[in-house]
Amino acid sequence: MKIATWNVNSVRTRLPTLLDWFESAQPDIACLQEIKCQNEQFPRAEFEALGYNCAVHGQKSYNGVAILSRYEIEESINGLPGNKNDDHARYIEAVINAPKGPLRVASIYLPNGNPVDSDKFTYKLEWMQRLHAHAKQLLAYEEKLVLAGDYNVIYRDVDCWDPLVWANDALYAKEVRDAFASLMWEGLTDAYLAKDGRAHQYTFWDYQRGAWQRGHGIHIDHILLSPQAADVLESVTIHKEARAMEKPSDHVPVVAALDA
DNA sequence: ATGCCACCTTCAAGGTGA
Repeated sequence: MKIATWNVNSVRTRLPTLLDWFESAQPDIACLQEIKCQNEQFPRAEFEALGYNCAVHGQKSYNGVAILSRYEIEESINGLPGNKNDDHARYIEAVINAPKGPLRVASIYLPNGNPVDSDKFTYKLEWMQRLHAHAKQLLAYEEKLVLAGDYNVIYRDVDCWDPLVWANDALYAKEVRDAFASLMWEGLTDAYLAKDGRAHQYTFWDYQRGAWQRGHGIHIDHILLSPQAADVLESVTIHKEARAMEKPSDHVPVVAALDA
């Protein structure tokens, strides 16, 4: 069973590219971020035609997350708990009736947080604290759990080309990397680190400055697993080829294969 | 230090991303 995460940077602009990739990669479950549309604008019919059920938490213009699944979606929850004033669509969670039993999946679009001296950075840290608290609750269920998405965190120095370039950036700030580490220490396994872990294998290349052509990317999309999910993890693949497609997203899909 | 590109939207130029 293959589960993908992909920040698509507008599901409507990207639709032909997405459908091409879905037909060739054949993920069973996909967590999408930055769909940048309202629920009624989501191209549900096109994905249903490929055999996917859709759980969508959209928003006008910005953000927006979704979970697509070839298996039945038993229930879905929109929004990260803990702050009624947070109106960004950055979190959706679903319980999926996977072949070997229920699988809880979340699609996560963690705030960018730049610049670091702004309320956006405060919001990022607050959001990470809430994610931590919620993940701790979910881990207590001792279920197969997948928290996949765009974390906007450069966790290791080798997850970028040159750490000096990112020294004052909200993706690399010490508080942010510490918060990510603290989340992992609750008992989550980063699928890529568990099965591959090579340096300089990126998931995002900026449209600007010829970042793709120069090989100047960053690794910020992660698939985090509960122990029960990590036990059945088989492999992880970064679909770098998607960055060379026509009208590409600036992110590429990361796919984990699970015996689940 | 800023903009580079690509996306969004009260269709024009400013907001946002990373």
